[in-house]
Parts: sequence; C-alpha cells; structure tokens
Amino acid sequence: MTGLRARQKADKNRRILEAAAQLFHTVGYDAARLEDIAHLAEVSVGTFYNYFENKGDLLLAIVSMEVEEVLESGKGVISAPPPDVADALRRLITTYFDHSLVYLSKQMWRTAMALSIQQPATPFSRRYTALDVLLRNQVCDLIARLQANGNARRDVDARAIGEMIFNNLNLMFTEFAKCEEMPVATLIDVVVRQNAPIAGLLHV
Amino acid sequence: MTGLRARQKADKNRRILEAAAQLFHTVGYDAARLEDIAHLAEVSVGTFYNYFENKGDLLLAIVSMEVEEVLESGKGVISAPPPDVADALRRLITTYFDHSLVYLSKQMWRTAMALSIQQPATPFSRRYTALDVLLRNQVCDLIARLQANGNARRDVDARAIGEMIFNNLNLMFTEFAKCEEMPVATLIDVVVRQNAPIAGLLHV
DNA sequence: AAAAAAGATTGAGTGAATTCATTTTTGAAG
DNA sequence: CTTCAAAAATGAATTCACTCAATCTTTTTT
Repeated sequence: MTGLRARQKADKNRRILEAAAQLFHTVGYDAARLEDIAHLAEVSVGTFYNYFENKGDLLLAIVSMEVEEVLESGKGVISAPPPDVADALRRLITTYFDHSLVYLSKQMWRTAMALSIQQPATPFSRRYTALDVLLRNQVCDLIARLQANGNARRDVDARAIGEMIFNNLNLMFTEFAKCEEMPVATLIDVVVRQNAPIAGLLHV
Repeated sequence: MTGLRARQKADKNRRILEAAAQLFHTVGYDAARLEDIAHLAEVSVGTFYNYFENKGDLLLAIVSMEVEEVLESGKGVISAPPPDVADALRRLITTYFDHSLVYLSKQMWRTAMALSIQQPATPFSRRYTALDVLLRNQVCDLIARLQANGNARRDVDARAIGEMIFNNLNLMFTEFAKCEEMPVATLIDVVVRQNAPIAGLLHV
C-alpha cells in the first residue's frame, strides 16, 4: 500500500497545481502572488519550493499538460489524413491552433515560451521542450504517412520538410501570442499560405 | 548649438549603455544588479529609469545594435548572391550565424529573446521585433533576387518561401541558444540540410 | 538678473520571489 | 511503545527590480 507520505505529497502537488491554475486564470500570471497560491493550496511558501523550482516552473507544468492534449488530438489527424497534402497540413495546424486558447491566455503562452527559452535546464522547461520535439515529429510523421499513402512525392526528405513546416508554425504561433489583436483565423490563413509552395512541391 | 541638457542626456545614455554592456558581458545579465550598472554609469538608480523602461529594455537596446550589424553584413550577400540557390542560402545564413556570438553570449541572447516575447509592447522590444521583420525581408529579397537573376524558378511565391526559411532559421537559432554545447557549425549544418528540399524546389 | 516654470536627478522605500536555519512529522528499528 | 534519523514543512529574513515625493538644475520669462 502507498505510504502516508507519498499520498500527502501527491495531494499537495495537486493542490498547488490547481490553486495556481485557478489564480493564473483569474488574475493572470504576474498578479498571482506566490503567497496567495500557497495559501489557496494550504501550504506554506517554503513548501511550494519543495515541489517546484520556481514560479515559472509551475506555469510550465500547467502549459505542458495543455500541450499533451494538443498532441493527443493531433494523433487523430495523423492516423487518417486527408489525401491532398495542402488539406492534410491545414487540418493538422487547425487542430493545433484551435486548441491553443481554450485554457491558456496569450499572456500565459508568452510567459511560458519566454521561460522555456530563458531557463532551459529547469525540469518542466525540459518537458516543455520535449513536447515540442513530439509535435515536430508529428508533423514529420504526417508527411511520411502521406508519402506512404502515395499522396506525396517520395523523393523528398520528409524530415527536413516536416521540421521546417513545424518550426515555421511554431514561430508564427509566437507572433500570434505577441499580438493581442490577431485572431486564430488570421494565424491559420497566414500559415496555410506559407505552406502552399511546399504543398505544391510535395503534390504527386 | 545643442543645449547643455541635450548633451548631458546623450552622454548619460551612452554611459548607461556602456556600463551595462560591460557588466552583462563580464558577470552575466542576472548578476548585473541595477545598482551596479547605475554606479558604473555614474548615475542614480532613479535616473536609470528616466532612460530605460526596465532592465530588460536595456539588454534589448544592446542586442538591437548587434542585429543592426548583422543586417548590414547581410546586405553584402543580397547584392551579389552566388548563382546556385543552395549556395546563396548557405552564404546568407553563415553570415548571420557567424556574427551572432561575437559580442553576445548565448545567455544574453536567451534573455533578449525571452523578453521580446514576454513584453512585446516595450519600446526596444518593438525595435527588436522590427529588426526581425527586416531580416525576414532580407531573406525574401534574396529569393526574389535569385528569381530576377534567372537562378531560381519564378512560378513560386518568393515571400512565402522566404518567410518560411527565415522563420525556420530563427527558431533553430533559439534552439542553438538554448543548448550551451552546440557549436555554430552544427547549427549551420542542420539549417542547410533543412533548406535542401526547398533549394531543390527552386532550382531552375 | 531675478523669478518662475519645466525638466532631471535622487535614494530611501515598497513589494514580491526566493532562501535557509529551525521545527515538525513520518517511518523504521529495537 | 520509545527512540531516532530522514524527510518535509515552515515563515522570517534576504535580495533586487522598480517607484515616487522631495530636491536640484537648466531654461524661459519678465
């Protein structure tokens, strides 16, 4: 049976995450003071630091859970992609971008991205980066799948193309997060246009 | 003649930038306390805040000067590019990346990137973003120039391709900055490989 | 050239993240 | 059931970016 200590620890971890998610959502990342998060989670500030490296790590933990969901819904597209290359890419990026603002605000995304760049060695930063790798692989897999299905030319480096498409959409998402006015639809339109020449290249 | 006030102001601005550049370089961004920067620049902390919005803005000002130099040396490549598409792209990205660590450490780059994402509305953040746009245009111009010279296919959207190539190299530079071990040569190799399919697409 | 207005400087004060020496709780051993 | 060591929790103290009311300097006005 699980020891008391392990259960208490798991419970506190959960309480801290829930408290933070709630406060980040209601008052924003900056305004959510560690003292308030700790109080809401019914732990002391010192205890918080036994569970997370710092305030940023906490945000990255929450964002990572989000990205895991996105990754999951991406799987659906990969397993049965539309036959046309342009359609398949549009479907995948739409899946990614439509998911992006359900739980997280642009401000939270910006902070998370900034933290993952600034402190790349922290545990949740590594996890966040690892998830990016999985997303990148997913795009590469889509290209490979289209090739296997005979819907895309086979004489092209699927990995190189996939990496470039992912890196582009990733950077465009950053631009999107930096601009409060831009709607998701605009982001999708821009990326679809950028993908067009490559879709043309791959078309059988 | 320039008023006394204007001269004093310009001088203080210069002193602050020099002091910060020196301390960021020697002890790193985080360890450079505002009090130390102000002291070295022979102004008070309060005065510092009449010249810059915050500590991050100061770093972005320094990084922006760097990027301006990179942009300048990029012009040389654009004006007389090698005829082969792949060669031309390699030449441009080598110019960019070789310049990147002359004055700035990876840590300084990471902090600058993080700040420009996190506080996109601050004056120097806007400037930094504007410089990114100029760099992106430079890549688009290179493609257009190759097309004009008859060295690249004309039936392809030069802007879409240029944006994608730039966004990819930009994101790869971020990955490079996040990984202390990666040498510039590796970065260049990876990006050249990623560019290869597109270079093939464009080849006449 | 004195007075008034505008602009700039100042550094002690404020607030929030992070640290750490001390105390408390848990699980194991006798 | 005690005793003890390891693990976890605690919150007061520290640190540092940033603010602001008071003061000083330059420029303009009379």
